[in-house]
Amino acid sequence: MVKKNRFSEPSLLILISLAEKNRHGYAIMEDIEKNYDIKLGPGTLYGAISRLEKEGYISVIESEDRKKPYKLTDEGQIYLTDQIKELQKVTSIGLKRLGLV
Amino acid sequence: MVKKNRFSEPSLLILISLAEKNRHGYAIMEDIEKNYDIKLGPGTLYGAISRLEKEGYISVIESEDRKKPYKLTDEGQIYLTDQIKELQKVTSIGLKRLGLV
DNA sequence: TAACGTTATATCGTATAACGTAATAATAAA
DNA sequence: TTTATTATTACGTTATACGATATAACGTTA
Repeated sequence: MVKKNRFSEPSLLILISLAEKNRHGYAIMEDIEKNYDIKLGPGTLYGAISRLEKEGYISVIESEDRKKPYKLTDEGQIYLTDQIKELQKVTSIGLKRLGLV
Repeated sequence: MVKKNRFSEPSLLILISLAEKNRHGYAIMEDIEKNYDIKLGPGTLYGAISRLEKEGYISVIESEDRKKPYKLTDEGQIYLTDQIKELQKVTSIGLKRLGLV
């Protein structure tokens, strides 16, 4: 397996993508690639999506065609907010300790 | 498995701990617990430590007693800085999309 | 318009590394 | 002598990486 040397936590990136607006899987993938230059393979992407759905953080919206758009649930929004705050605490302490602030 | 609802990326937290000063495993654990209220089990902690050592991001310092203090290598410092910057990008976009900025 | 290639969209399977949990051990301290 | 400190090891579970497959839709060109 190839070790990825950059940060990548697919589920977090997916939630952030859906925080902007409702999107189907493929559109989420494009959004993430465009914003962070991180390319999620289909297995990684849809695997993370289905776990997030199972946990109730995102849910499917009905649609006519074969696209399956998702939206962030209220629970997902709360969860994401917590995650990001925690992460900001971590990075803030990190920067201090690195002497970059 | 118990799903942890908080962010936890042991290796990142360990690197940040060592960015402040050299520490042995147990002291790293205490530092992390004190700062983020995240308690790493020994398997998680020492597993992550040995991976970080193998990748050259941290290294052991000689010591007389049974403690094994580690220090952040130059490579580890660069790596950590990158990670944190990437994470800050992610959280910053996340906050914007959540409407929290 | 028919044929063809390409992009869009999703599912599934497998391998492995990270993580969680716990058992064990040994020394130091209270 | 009981508790805290410090580390190692093993095992099970899960997330992720990677890739194969499938089909629909679209665009281009013969």
